[in-house]
Formats: sequence, structure tokens, C-alpha cells
Amino acid sequence: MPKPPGTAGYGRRMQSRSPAPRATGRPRSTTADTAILAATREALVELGWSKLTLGDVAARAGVAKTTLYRRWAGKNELVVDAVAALFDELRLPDRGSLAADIEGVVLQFAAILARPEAKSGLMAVIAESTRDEALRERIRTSIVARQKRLVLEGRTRAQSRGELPPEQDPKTAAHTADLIFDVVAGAVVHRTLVSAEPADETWAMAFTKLLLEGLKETPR
Amino acid sequence: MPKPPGTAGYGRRMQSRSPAPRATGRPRSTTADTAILAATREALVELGWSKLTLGDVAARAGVAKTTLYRRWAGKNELVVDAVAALFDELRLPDRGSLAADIEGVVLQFAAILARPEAKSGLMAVIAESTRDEALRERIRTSIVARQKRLVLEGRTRAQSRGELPPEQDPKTAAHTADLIFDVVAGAVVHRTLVSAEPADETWAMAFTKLLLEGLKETPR
DNA sequence: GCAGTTACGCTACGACTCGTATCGAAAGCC
DNA sequence: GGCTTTCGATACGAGTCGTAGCGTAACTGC
Repeated sequence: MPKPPGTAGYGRRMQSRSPAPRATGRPRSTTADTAILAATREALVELGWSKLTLGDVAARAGVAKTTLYRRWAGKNELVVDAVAALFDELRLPDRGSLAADIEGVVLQFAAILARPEAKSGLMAVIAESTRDEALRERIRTSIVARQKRLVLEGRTRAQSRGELPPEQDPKTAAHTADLIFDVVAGAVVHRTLVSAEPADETWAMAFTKLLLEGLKETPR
Repeated sequence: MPKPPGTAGYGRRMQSRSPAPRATGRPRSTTADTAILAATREALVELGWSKLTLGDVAARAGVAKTTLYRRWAGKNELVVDAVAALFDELRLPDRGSLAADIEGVVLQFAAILARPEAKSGLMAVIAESTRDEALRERIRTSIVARQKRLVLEGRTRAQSRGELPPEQDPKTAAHTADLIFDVVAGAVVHRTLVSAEPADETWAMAFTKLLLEGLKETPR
């Protein structure tokens, strides 16, 4: 009996990998998937990461505990998928200028991180991922990559507007994109979780100004 | 029997609060304190946060499990103190310019976060602190405040050098200091833990340039 | 419609961890 | 020497873990 035929909800996003979703036998209940992930988020809000137990999640979702273990290897993987669903709503409408786009990205990150299930879940799995390469890769593809796409998209727009210089060397361009992403995402996360203060519009404006103009006074 | 007479090693740093360290009775073994904290860091490296148990730490430190529970309320508080000790080495030598000072701070943060015990421990307790106000305050005073002091010190130096404008309104000055701190610390944390790439000298230089000059090309 | 295959709910299980209680012994003050 | 507090050791009930076993449900192909 193979453990991960599609690795549950996560598999749906990259079904290009799995050779065949299996044609025979009773199919896995997709409603159970969504119920389990919703129950996981609910438990994260009420109990937090450390006190969350798989037995409790199963009871909330109305499924047997064994069903959970058939689909997910453990708590870490389950919470990653549950939290990843929160990032589905990430969009980047064109707001006309680089500054406005940065503010938009920041506020969207902040809105997700303001949720208690994201706060207690995301950082915990990131902490666990320092000792688990597979988990880190799972987080990267299902969460970080989607955040990063927004940053890259905003950058392309700014270049087409002429607000940013076009890419010179594609290698250094990738490095600066990584840098900007770490700065944007890191700042929002640190503000929200460590400083524990809201990353509201006022803060987003100040951050954008700093990111665009820098710390030095720009000589006129 | 009162639980925290000094709250262990952490209490030593702010003994101004505790009214009297108690003059009577057998004093708590200070060697046990350091042994326990060292054992905690060792266990963090070998087991990581989630698999770390207080019983295991007690065995490593050569003390009884009950001794641990007499001094710390639980795993969270213990790990905070164990990780906080890593930040004792934070210093900010004057390197002559704002850019060099920023690089110095970044590289010091990075050096600490490169350690496995900091990686797996720090983020985990921060995740837990989202549901525990007392724990958040403990983290703030014993870890975050010391980081922040470096940023503030670097700023004061830059002002005395004339590289940064002096404080206009003390209130907005505090806000921008908070902002800069979140950007610096957040970027290093995100680079190290989420992107999982080293925040080395090359990266520190690129980050410093971005923070100083901003994203826009400065019009000469 | 029947055989084959897989998922499901349910129950039960040993192993482990938790946090506490209890006890006698040890270490420091008056 | 008396008082107070900590220490090590052991034991304990409660809770969680991850797995196994079993009968049933769902879906496919002949």
C-alpha cells in the first residue's frame, strides 16, 4: 500500500508530476481533504501549533485518524498544506506605479499574516524545515514561490513603465530579485510576528518610501 | 513554595526587578543553570525543537527533571533563555561609515542565525509567542531589544558623522527606527531561514547598498 | 452483475512524554 | 543546632503518538 498517491491537496497543484492518479479502487474523498485542511486551520487558531494534535484535527473534520495518516506524513506536512491554502488569494492588480504596487504586495502579505492561523502555523513549520530538507522544499513550492511571483511580476511591470532599468545580466538580475524578495517578505514577517505590530497602510507607505529612496537623503 | 525566585539565568540580567534574591535556604546551583542551557542548545542541534523533551535535557545536563520544572515554566521559556545566550556576543565596533556599520550588524546577525541551535529554536519560540503574551515579552527583552540596540547605536553614530539627518520629531524618529530594524532583522532572518541561503559578505554588501540608496536609481 | 482494488471508519495497542507529588539528603543562613 | 530551600530519585495518571487489524463502502473493468 503506497503512502502518497497524490499527497493530498498539495498534489493537485502539480499533477504534472504524478504519472497516473490511479484509475482503480475507491477514490479518495476530496470533501474530506477540504474538511481536514479547514479543521487544521481552525485548530491552529484555537490551540496553536504546539498543542495541535492530529487526533483532534480528525475529530473536528469528522474523519478517522487513520485517514489523516494515509494522506500526510505528519503534522508538519499537514500544516504546510493548510496554511498554503491561505496564499491562494494572492493577486497583484496593476496600480499604475511601482510605489503603489509595492504597497499592494506588502498589504496583501500583511493581511494573510494578520490571521492567527498563519501566524502560529507558518513560523512553526519554517522552524521545523531547518532540519527537514523535504519539508523546506514543500514550503518553497507551495508558499514561497507564490509570494515571489508577485514580486517578480511587479518588477517586470516597473521595467516596462521605465521606473526600473531593464535586466542587464540575467544572473545578477536574479540575485537582486532574491534580495528584494527577502527584504519585502522579511520585513513584513518581522513587523507582524516579532515586533507584533500591525503592518497597516501607514507602515506600508513608510516601508515603500524607504525601499524606493533608501536611507540616505537623495540629493536633489 | 514560590515557583520563580529569579526565573533562572534570565533573571540575572534584570535583577533590578526581583525585590530580594532570598538570603535563606540552600541557594540554587548556578552551575546547573549553565549546564541546563548548554544541554538545551545541544539538544536543539541534535533533535530540533519539536523532538526536544525536557527529560532529555535534564539527562544531558546531569540534573533531575524536577530541577528543570522548578526554574522554568516549560519548554518555551527554557529555549528562549538558551537561545538568548547566543546573542550575548553582539557588539558593534565603529567601522567608520554607516555602510560599513550596517554590514557589520548584518553579518553579526547572520553569524548567529547560521548556527543550527538558533535556527531551530528562535523561530519556534517566536511562533509560540503569537499565542502567549508573556513569552513574547520575554523574547523582546532578552533577544530583540539587544538586536535593536545595535541598530539604534549605528544610527546615532551616522548622525554624528553627518551621514543621516538629526532627529526632527522624536516620535517619528522612533517609528523610522522601528521600521529600519524590521527591515534589517527581517531580511537576514528571511534570507537565512526561508530562502535557506547564507547571508554572506556578498549578500550583506548588496543589502547595504539597497538599504542606503534604494531601489530607484539615484539621479546624480 | 461480479470480481478486484482501494479508501474509509472504528477500535485497540505499546511506547513515549508530560507535569506533578513525594521523599530523604544536602547546602547555606541565623 | 535549627530553619529554610534546593537537589536527586522515583513513581504516577493522563494524554499523545503512529500503526495494525477488521469489516464496510465506493469505484473500475470484465
